[in-house]
Amino acid sequence: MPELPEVEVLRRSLEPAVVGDRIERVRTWNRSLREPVSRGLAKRISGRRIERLRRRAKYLLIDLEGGTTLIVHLGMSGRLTLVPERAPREPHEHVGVFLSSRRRLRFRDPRRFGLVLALSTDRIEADRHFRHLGVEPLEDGFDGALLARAAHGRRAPVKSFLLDGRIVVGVGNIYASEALHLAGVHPKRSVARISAERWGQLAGAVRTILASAIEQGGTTLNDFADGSGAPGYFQVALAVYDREGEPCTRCGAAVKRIVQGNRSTFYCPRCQR
DNA sequence: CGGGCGGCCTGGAGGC
DNA sequence: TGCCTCCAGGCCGCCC
Repeated sequence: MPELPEVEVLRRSLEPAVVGDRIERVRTWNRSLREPVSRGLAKRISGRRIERLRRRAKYLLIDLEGGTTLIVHLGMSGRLTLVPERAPREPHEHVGVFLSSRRRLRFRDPRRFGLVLALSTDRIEADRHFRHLGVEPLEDGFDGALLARAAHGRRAPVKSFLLDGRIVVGVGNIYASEALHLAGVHPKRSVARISAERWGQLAGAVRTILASAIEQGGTTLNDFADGSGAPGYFQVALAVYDREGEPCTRCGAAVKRIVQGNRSTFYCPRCQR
């Protein structure tokens, strides 16, 4: 699941398949996700044509005609796939969005950390889920200067800083470790002790890692799949993530695993200082 | 206020 | 085989 690249891969795979289709009805089998699925959801989106798919941070935005947007967040274990209308309900399938093309968008999420909601398209940015989100790392405006500015007056370890969605969005636990490795920065280094030049390298590394993960179809460690069910292949390119004790792909030193903020961090003790 | 931590859930992996 | 513990890619809210 799903950091920025996985959500972007999902968006790209679904968009050509569903734009122009119409939502006929919505079936909710289980409302208890991270937040309860609104009882008004079905009424709000039924009958509307799908105009466009966008992504903001790790949220998939399905813009519908009439200024409404259906929003899906995959949490840790969510999947959104396009299946035939009458495909049997799978375990942990909580919401089905039935389309006029006789297919349905199936939202499945065993751990139920995901989210399904509808908002007015023009009020998304002001909504509490989006209001505090930082910059998109693959768009203009994300660079070393921005990171350096955001780090001013802080002392957090750089790994935690990269995971803070108020600064930059979409970078989760896998890609934070990978970007730090590519930039040669130790995950525990305080953001107060990173030079302007290093911030530039780190911003570049974040972009490079995310872009190549998208090209490879995302990372499938356990169960990520795009809208058609196809897995990603970036896991074979992972330099440090989930490779404790294995040789660093650059220098051969054994990859280390530490815990920061209750999450695993992987790094190369020789390449990252 | 920044920063660290626990909690939300279920399933799979690995140890005994 | 079965039972137990630990761990998982996100995010929020509580606490100091």
